[in-house]
Amino acid sequence: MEPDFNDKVFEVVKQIPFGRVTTYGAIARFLGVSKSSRMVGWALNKCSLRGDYIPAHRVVNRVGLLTGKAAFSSERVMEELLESEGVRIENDKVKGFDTLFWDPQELLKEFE
DNA sequence: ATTATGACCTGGT
DNA sequence: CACCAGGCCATAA
Repeated sequence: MEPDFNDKVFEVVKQIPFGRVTTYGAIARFLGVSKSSRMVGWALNKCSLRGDYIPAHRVVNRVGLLTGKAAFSSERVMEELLESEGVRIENDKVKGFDTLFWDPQELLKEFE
């Protein structure tokens, strides 16, 4: 399996700062496939098959909803991981999501 | 090839 | 942000 979109997603996800979160759409846009935001989620779904550790719990949908919790070992794992990073979860949604949101575009600022 | 489904997004209400 | 309708694209049957 050669490097592809899938790997780029993991690269970005691994760059997400501690205690911050991002969205599938943001990653999709960053990779230039804003129309294929669903594929980002699909890639993360296969993250378990990858050797590297992927903090997929830091990736939520556009409203901060933990839509991917079901794909984890246990649905509580995602919440606990986020809570352990200082992210409050309320009704399966990230509290203060607009503040914790981290856009992949921030990576490009390092090169300015 | 066609239909259905999904860790989604946008836009309108 | 709550709810609804339409759209995008890869995978599975």
